[in-house]
Order: sequence, then C-alpha cells, then structure tokens
Amino acid sequence: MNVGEEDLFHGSDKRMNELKSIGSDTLIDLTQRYGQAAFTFGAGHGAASPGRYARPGETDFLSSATAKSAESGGEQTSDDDDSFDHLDQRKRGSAFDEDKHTGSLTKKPKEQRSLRLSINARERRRMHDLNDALDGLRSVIPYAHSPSVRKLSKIATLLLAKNYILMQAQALEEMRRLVAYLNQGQTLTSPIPTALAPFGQAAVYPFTGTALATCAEKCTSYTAAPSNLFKHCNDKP
DNA sequence: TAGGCCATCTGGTCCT
DNA sequence: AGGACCAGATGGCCTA
Repeated sequence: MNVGEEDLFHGSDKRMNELKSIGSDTLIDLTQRYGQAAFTFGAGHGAASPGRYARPGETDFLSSATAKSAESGGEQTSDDDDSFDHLDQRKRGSAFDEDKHTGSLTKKPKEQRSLRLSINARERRRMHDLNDALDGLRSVIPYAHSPSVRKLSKIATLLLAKNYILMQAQALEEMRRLVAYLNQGQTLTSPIPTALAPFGQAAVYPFTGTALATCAEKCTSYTAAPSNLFKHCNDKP
C-alpha cells in the first residue's frame, strides 16, 4: 500500500489539517510545540516548550519486561520480545482478554496461540525498526535536539523532513543560479546592470522554467563551475 | 478532563 | 505457508 500524504492524514482532524498545510515558511504550530531553534529553515519564532516525550511505550516496555519475566514462564517463541506479550495483553485488554471472556481462548490450540505471539513479536519488531528509522530521520533534520525540547512526533518528523528536502532543493537551485550568473559575469565585457536581478533570469539561468531538464543536463552545463556542487553528477555521468 | 501521541494487538491482504 | 505490510481498535501517558 502506498503511504502517501493523503494516507497519512486519512484520520485527519483539525490538527492534521494544520500540519498538512505546513509550508517551509509556516511552521508555527510545530515551532510552538517543539521549540524554535529547530526550524531554521522555516519561519523561526516561539519558545521551546518544556517537557519531552518520554516515549511512553518505552518506559512501559521496560517495566513490562521486568514484570513479565518474573511472572511468565509461558510460551516463548524464538524472539525475545515475546516476553512482553502477556503483560501487554493484561494491560491493554487485548483480543486475548476478549477471548477469555468468551471462553474461546482456552479452546484455541496452543500452536495457534504460539503463532499469534510470534506474529505479534514480528510486528513489534517491525514497528521498532520503523521507529528507529524515524529517529534517524529526526537526527538529520534541523530542529532543537535538546532534552528540554519535546521530541518531534512522527507526523511532524515526516512533514518537517519533506519541507527540509524541498528547501534544500530550492537552495541548491539558487546556488546553481548564482554560480551560473557569476560564470557569465566573468565573460561579460560590460558591467552587469545593478537593476538586473541575479536570480530568475532566463538569460542567466537557461533552465529556468524548463522543468524537464534533468540534474545531469543542468550540471554538465556547469562543469567549469568552481564548486563542488555538481560533483555528484560529474562522478556519475 | 479532553485531546494528542504513542505502543501494541489483531485480522486482513498481498507477495515470495 | 510464512512473512511483510497495513489499518482499526484499544488503552496508557502527557500536556494544556
């Protein structure tokens, strides 16, 4: 299944709509919630909010583990995480509890239960991997990585990352325009009119408006540029 | 206390 | 058949 933006917001409410409409210049809601230092590539203002997500599941998890390991001795699959299952079921009133109410659990073959626990463990591991990846993403996008600042939520992380990528792309584009402008300036016999805006000039930046121009096409036109900006394209023709 | 965010369980679907 | 992925449901924690 494709997890597009629409999917991200399928259960959207007002807050979701706010987040969805976030642009690189309007991150007000996020800045208020997560502290500003972070949004250096957006509109920056607001104070860092105290408190921080304590990863509820994490503390929960640890306590679960200890409590559980002491009491369980039940079925164990090959995965260590399975040790969390019993307490989680108790605590959350999962379907296992419902089954108990209906008496269906006791009738389930032990293999089925074991299989269920195994599937649960796999799913848990998968979600942990996903969270690790999100942590990795948080670590590379600019926001206030401080204990006093609440950790970015998942949705905020994704939106911020998206905007960050867009901003980086825009910055790169502007840099290329600047380099092109400077290169052309070196060959000009007449001084550049001060009224001429350096950016957005088709004469200066031939690819303006040519959305179909590939990165390689653009970069190969500027191989003489005194910059490493295009190195990646030169390295990979 | 309500709302936001989260972890987990669960059943369904698709893929290998 | 087994694993990966997904979305709904549920309940806990935290903050305003």
